[in-house]
Amino acid sequence: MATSIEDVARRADVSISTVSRVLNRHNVVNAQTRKRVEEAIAELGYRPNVFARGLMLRKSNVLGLVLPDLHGEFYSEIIRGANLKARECGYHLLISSVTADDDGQDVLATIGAQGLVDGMIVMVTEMSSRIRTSLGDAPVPLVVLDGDIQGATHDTVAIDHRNGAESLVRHLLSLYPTSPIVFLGGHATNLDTIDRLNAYQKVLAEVGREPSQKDIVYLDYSYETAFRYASERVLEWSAARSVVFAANDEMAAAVVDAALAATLDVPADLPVAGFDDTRIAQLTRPRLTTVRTPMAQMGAKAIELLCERLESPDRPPNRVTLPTEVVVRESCGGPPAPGS
Amino acid sequence: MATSIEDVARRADVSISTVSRVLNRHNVVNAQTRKRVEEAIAELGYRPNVFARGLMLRKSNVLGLVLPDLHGEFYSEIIRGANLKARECGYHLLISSVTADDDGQDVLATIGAQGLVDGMIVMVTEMSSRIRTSLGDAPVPLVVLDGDIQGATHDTVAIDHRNGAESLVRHLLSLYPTSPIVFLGGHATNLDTIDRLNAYQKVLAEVGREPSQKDIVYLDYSYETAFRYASERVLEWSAARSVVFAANDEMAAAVVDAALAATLDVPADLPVAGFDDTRIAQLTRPRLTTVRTPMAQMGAKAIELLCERLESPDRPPNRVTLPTEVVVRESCGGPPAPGS
DNA sequence: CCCCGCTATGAAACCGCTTGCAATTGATCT
DNA sequence: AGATCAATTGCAAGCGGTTTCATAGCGGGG
Repeated sequence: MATSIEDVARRADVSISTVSRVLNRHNVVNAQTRKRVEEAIAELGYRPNVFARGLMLRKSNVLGLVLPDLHGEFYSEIIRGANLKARECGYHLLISSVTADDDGQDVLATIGAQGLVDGMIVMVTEMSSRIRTSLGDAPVPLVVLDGDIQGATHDTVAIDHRNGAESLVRHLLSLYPTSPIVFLGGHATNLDTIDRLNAYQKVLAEVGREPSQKDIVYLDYSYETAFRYASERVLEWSAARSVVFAANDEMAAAVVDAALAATLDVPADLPVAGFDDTRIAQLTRPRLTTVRTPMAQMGAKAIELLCERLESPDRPPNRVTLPTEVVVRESCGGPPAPGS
Repeated sequence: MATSIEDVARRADVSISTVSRVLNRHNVVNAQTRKRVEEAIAELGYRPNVFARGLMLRKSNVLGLVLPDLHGEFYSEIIRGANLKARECGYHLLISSVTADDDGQDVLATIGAQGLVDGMIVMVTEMSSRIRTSLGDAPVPLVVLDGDIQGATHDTVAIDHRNGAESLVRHLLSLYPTSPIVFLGGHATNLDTIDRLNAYQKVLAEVGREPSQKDIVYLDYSYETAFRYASERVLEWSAARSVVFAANDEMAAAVVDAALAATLDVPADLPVAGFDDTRIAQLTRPRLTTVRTPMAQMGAKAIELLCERLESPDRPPNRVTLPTEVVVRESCGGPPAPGS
């Protein structure tokens, strides 16, 4: 059995109340007494029991981070950014992914583990997700990450995909004004995909073009699926002088590989653009023109908002939008890569 | 204030003892009563308070995962594997990285958060790490991941780097029997680097060769550092008909890029091999010959051991070693890539 | 008819800590 | 000198559960 506050009290010859006061920086404790207590604590290597403390204080110093998946660099960077900031704020991070089957169910269970976390960050990427509905009655402060939930009563960290996507499409149009642009998305219900698709359609509309249905393809964000699909299309795309705009870097890399496998040149025969600017974008040859998403910053900012809310629970819901930025490399032609 | 067991008791018109019994599946509760209680629970959306429960049961259902870093796919995959298995076993995952400065200090703090976690997985990759010493008196069951701590009293998940590295070096020697082999490691104190270096030296010794000191280089596992370093050496290496064995894929990719930038051909002018078989290995051109490390499996296995120990605390310490495997692709020449 | 044993339930102790309130003490004020 | 006050410290009441032990009800055997 670990040492308890009582052991410390006995050793320092005071009551447990006094020990508790020393612990909680109530500076109402006499200097000498405090010293005795602190010595006792040190000698015993005492550490207060989290549960007992949490029971009174209703605080665990743990924040929950719920992601739709843990696969790939995208989420990994979010975690990294979140972890760093959480540490900075004195919190630990409980991480969980919500798979398709447990879905909302489980978020509530995680949350519902009453008091386990002081607050949560939930990343919502599926429109249909049951989470979205169950979010309303979360028993703890919530920050929604990258999920555009209207009428939200909670804090939100949004990413300006829209803007990034629009800029990218404009960039593509400026280089290839008449080319068809093939859009490769994730699932049709994926919010990011929807955003990017909207941006794509909007920009085309601006120049009076209407994308043909067959140029809008929903895949699943994975390299493998994209590679299989692209392998069957690259020749056709190339023949039509198309440009490919993939909704993430993995799929873009797959298209590049498929093109190369078909002995096409990228970008000469088939320009390709990605999204996110993960490490992948710099490792493929040619390197990917893409849109930089501030992944680590997303995690950090979400934690920051959460911590702020924990400190002042009554302030109005906050919404921050992080900027994105087009990164031009070689996979699309255009200006020779600027150092990057 | 959330609903408590007392609310449920009142609503079901029973005592809290009975509610508690229903909750804990003591099947000593009368069927009718149980039904009433369950209805009350459902109607109130009651969930037992984690702290109160933990206080009595001394159990949080949270496991800690402490990694040296959260950067890159390597750790990301470990987390993914661990998370999946943890869920399967009914646990949540608390993730933390130990940075150089807080080091052991903090592991104890995390652990020391008395009772916050029921057990921990600690990945130790630095010889000098203070963690290693503070590990002995962990107050909770511990699984050491990939750290070869001798005389260990805890469970261990080891990776057979040694074997993988030896096979890889033999493979290189079979292709380039007389070439100098340049070893690019992480920090000199990094345990994995040490293992791989030992394997490298052992195999060379077997064929009666002694690596020259200048062919053993310690960097820091990062792409950037490796790229800078390699950029200055590739011509020299190529001239000496050297082969590069990098201790991870990132550095191998950097060497490939540096070589390409110097208009060398890989593998013709400079064969390069990596380690880990992260996604990177498949995305570079040429793709990397490397050693597959079962990253997700490492995380999963560690959780598995931990859960088993939590169930039977007295069983003798267990040690499992996960196998690695050489993956031959194009960055080193050799047999034409087999499908992969 | 009484006692026994079994089942179902409630009362209360306890887990370790925080905190409001009362008590003690020595000093200051009138 | 008596009262007031500030500074310390201890007492004890929870926080919300689990669990031991006692109690109540009830059918059956002697």
